[in-house]
Amino acid sequence: MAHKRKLPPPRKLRTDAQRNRQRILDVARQAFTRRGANTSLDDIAKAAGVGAGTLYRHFETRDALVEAVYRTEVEKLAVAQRELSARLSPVEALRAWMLLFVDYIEAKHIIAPALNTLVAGPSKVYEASRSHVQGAIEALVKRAIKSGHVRKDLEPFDLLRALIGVSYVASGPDWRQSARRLVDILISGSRPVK
Amino acid sequence: MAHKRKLPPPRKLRTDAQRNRQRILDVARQAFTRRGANTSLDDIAKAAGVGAGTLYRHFETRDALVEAVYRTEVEKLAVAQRELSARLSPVEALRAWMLLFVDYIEAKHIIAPALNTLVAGPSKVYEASRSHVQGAIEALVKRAIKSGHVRKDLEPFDLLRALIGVSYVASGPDWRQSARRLVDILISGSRPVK
DNA sequence: GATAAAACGGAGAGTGTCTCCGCATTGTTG
DNA sequence: CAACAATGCGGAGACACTCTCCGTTTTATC
Repeated sequence: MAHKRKLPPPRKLRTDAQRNRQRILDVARQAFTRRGANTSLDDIAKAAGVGAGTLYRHFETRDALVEAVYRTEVEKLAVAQRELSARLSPVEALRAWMLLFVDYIEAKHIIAPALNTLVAGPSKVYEASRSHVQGAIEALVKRAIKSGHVRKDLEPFDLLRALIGVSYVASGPDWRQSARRLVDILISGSRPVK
Repeated sequence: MAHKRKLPPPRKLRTDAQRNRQRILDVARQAFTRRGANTSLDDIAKAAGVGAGTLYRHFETRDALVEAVYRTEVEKLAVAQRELSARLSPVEALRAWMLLFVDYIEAKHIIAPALNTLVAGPSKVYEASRSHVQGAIEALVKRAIKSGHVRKDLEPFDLLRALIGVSYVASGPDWRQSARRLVDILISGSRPVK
């Protein structure tokens, strides 16, 4: 009656299962990038050389798959936060991170809908991603507030919403420029009143 | 060889066609509000007591239907712009209009995806709506710039993007509050530098 | 009321989602 | 390594939604 036994039974996947899982992820990443976020899941399964059942067993919903595909990238944002905070002044770090966010979205425009679910409310699927992004923006904002160069009542989540929103918006030819100008406006509007 | 004859042949609809068209619009408005933006179009047709063919004849795409359903509401935004401009200081008018936009979206959260297509690029379908909204924000921003209380390089379209983006973002419990705080930040960030 | 034009409607083809379950693979045990 | 249980596979098929096509019905006109 010892050892781990009760609640979380994190079974080890059989080797073939691991292989398939990875294959699906690889194919999905390509497919999402090339053909947009609503590529047929059955197609992805086929391209990965597995049956539809296998895909759905590994990723119960489309969101779950998207999340898995982009998890590593989200983690990069968290890392960047730490790095920028160490290197730049509070406000500059915040600005730089926001710009990074924009660039990062531009490359993978697909994930915007996914990120959206992120601020939507408790959703098991995105729990991990959420805490990363949320943690990053909170750290940045708190530090900036402490430095006195940003208004005290600034809600980190508001900025996150704005960023995600802007990312969500259709990407015309000048999307990136527009997004960057908006980051400037947001930063400038975040300064203390008077 | 006289009279209008060439380009725009705006045929008058047969009375049954008019009736059906209206019925579809009514049902669609309800359905969108109650069951979200991706209610089955066949269901809407059924609820309106017409065949699927009829629905698609009147509205070639889902977007076209959404656009038609919300056209009047978008027009209200254009009217409000004029009214606010006449009554308030340039910056206050801008702020008020943006807040109105937020409220307006809150009520019909469905149209966000539609509005999105609006900034996406030339799309016949949304031409009318686009020109309304675009005209409104441009007038407001231009006036505000002229008054000197807003930076000269402010792009009206940027603000529009931000508004739509924020509207697009999932509506949690405090969505409205957050959106309103963001409008404040945007306005404040739009002031002239220094 | 006869005729042509306009509009209708719904069956069905095409496509995507997701489940179910008989069969195959894996890894463990003696 | 044989044999067995657990684990995982896969794809057929049920279901849902979109959109079209065309024979039938309704409307407007004379």
